[in-house]
Amino acid sequence: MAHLLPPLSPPPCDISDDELVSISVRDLNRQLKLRGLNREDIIKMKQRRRTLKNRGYAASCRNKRVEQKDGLEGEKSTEQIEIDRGVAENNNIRAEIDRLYQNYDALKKFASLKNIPLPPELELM
Amino acid sequence: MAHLLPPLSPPPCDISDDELVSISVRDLNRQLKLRGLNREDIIKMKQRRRTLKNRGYAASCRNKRVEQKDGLEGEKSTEQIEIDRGVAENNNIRAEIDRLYQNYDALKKFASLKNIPLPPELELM
DNA sequence: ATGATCAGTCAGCAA
DNA sequence: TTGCTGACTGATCAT
Repeated sequence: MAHLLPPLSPPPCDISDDELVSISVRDLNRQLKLRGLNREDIIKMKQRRRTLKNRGYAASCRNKRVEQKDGLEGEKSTEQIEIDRGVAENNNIRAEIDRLYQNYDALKKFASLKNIPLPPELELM
Repeated sequence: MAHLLPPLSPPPCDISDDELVSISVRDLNRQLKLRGLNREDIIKMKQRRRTLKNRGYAASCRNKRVEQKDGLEGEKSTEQIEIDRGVAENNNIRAEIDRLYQNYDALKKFASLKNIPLPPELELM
């Protein structure tokens, strides 16, 4: 799956890509001088370094994108679960309301059966 | 902001990019033969066509990505609204339950005040 | 210089 | 062949 990396340029010296991207600019300059490269090669190495860095940036950019997508999808399903739970809770509460209405009604029927007049403020519902 | 398009290749004939991507293969072949291009130029034109097509595909691919992201974010906020509505509804229902409990309680107090024994199945709560 | 992101290019898969 | 997508590159912007 790895892209077939083009040689990028015939490497003017034997510093590996991994080294090249990771060492500091200061150390890189030291190495280049140490190996006695001419100006053109130095420019090429600098550009190769920048390109390798860019390769990494692009990779994290892509990675970030999928993470954000996964994040959104995760939050979405969390919310969906919350909704489902709310609906269920809602139904339970409604059932309890029904139960209370029935009880209240039974009490009122009991009262009228026994000919007990209820004060109007208790004739609710 | 528009990317500086490289010439891609010195166009071997004067068919515009827009034409080149839109005409059918059959018509393209006709045009090429009509203008009497040699094999190399024909291959170059085919490749240029493919590249131009790819440019469009890449654009739709990116576009699709942002649309999907917008879609997810939209669904997320819709769900959030639904959750808020559910919570509000829930609170309303709970308030009604409280009201019913208080009424029920008032009825029972009324009964005990009047020394009316309630049958046990009405001694709920 | 570094890091991020966009648009374009190509490779490779799938239809 | 066509369309899509991942990886790479260079340009460009911001820090």
